[in-house]
Amino acid sequence: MRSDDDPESIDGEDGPRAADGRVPGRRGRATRQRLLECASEMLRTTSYRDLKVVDIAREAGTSPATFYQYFPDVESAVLVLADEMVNEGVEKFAAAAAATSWRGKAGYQGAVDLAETILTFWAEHQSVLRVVDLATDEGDGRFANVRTRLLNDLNNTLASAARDQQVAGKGQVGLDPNAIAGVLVAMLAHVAAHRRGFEFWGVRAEELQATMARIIYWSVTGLKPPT
Amino acid sequence: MRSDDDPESIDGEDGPRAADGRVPGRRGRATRQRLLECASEMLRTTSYRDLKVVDIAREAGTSPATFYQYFPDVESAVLVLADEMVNEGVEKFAAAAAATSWRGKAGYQGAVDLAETILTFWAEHQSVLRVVDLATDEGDGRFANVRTRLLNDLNNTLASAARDQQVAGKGQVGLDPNAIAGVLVAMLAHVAAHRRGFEFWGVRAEELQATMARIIYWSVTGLKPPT
DNA sequence: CCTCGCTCCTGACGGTCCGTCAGATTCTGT
DNA sequence: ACAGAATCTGACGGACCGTCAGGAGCGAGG
Repeated sequence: MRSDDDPESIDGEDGPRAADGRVPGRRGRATRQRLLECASEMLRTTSYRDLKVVDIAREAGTSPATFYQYFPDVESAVLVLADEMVNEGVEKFAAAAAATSWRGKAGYQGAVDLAETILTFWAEHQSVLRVVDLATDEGDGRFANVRTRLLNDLNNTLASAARDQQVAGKGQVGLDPNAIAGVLVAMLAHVAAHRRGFEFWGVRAEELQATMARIIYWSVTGLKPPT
Repeated sequence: MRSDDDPESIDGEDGPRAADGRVPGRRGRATRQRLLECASEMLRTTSYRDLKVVDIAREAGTSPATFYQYFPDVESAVLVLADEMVNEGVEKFAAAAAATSWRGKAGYQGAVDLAETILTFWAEHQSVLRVVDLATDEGDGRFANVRTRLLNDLNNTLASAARDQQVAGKGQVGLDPNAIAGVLVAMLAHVAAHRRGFEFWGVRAEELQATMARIIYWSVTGLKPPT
């Protein structure tokens, strides 16, 4: 289900390895990290399609060949960035979603906080997340896995909340809790990703947040949010 | 192999022009169309990042130089595909969204139909839509414009429905109708785009559709959907 | 201090794709 | 058949890819 939580082993399976199979030392890891940071930086200003190995290497003050010592291609480097992002996200989402009782004003406030957490996180990692979304849609299992890991806990938390409410006779009767959670998470993710687009319709972030909070609260509890 | 049927004007805006500024004749337009079809076809099986001019040209049985006679780059060709998709989508969405009274069972059924229309449309044009989403996120105004045109009518229809309900004292009091519509559209779009991902949580398309229909109905009317 | 051995980096190369010509080829009208 | 326009393509310089063999940095032990 999950891999080791060793912060050093970023490459998921066998730890960080260079192209020739050896385990990098201090200097090597520093170079690798520098490449990752430059890649992340360039992804913010360059379109994914135009993100070239040469540019990343030049930006990091090294040669293209060095890049290939640590990553088989650009995609893989982005995958590592995505992986780091996930670790951060899982933690934040857990804190935001688990602390909600779903009762009365406090429950509604929890929904508001959750919406805000997601909006903020997406804004911070927008550039990586859009690549994750694209690659996932294109059928890349590695990125799909990243996406799943990021949203799984949040999804489960919302699903069991919805299920609890159903058992108590309060929630959305006749709907699959997993479907409810999935749709809510999708809503949060997509609104967060396209927040800029909403400005075209003159919609502000606060209004988005309030709207989503209401929908979340109602979808989970079946109750009109307290005003 | 070749489709010689003479379609009406292909480019909606300023007419289809070749690289040197002249207006293509029959043969030219046929070639252009063939390139578009091959590009569309390849986008279904190749990742956007690896979609090369050479491959499209070879697939279309012509040379790379010919491609550049009709499109400045791959991106522009995809933009034309996106444009064609929009024309189809606007029509379908208008039909699905405008025919709803939002009253009683028929109103709820309208929400169900809307969800189904979106899910189907996204499934059909998935490969183009994910590029539109990416390019939009990356700040490409041309693609953002495409996205806006696709969703604008749908958005306005939902927004005015929400506003009408508010005026009648029924809807979501205190929320911006545009925000409601935008969030609902975002939900539809993202769930449609990631329908496959939901299978991970064992959620079926029908359940998604029902869940979204309920959320739409409640968000617009403020009423619990009739069972 | 030198040298050995390991780690890390890079110049250089064959290959693919880009984007652009000038010129060859195919159509169209007469 | 022939001129002239429309359309296509071979070929080229340049950019980027991905991979070597070998050079440069660095620590330990003599």
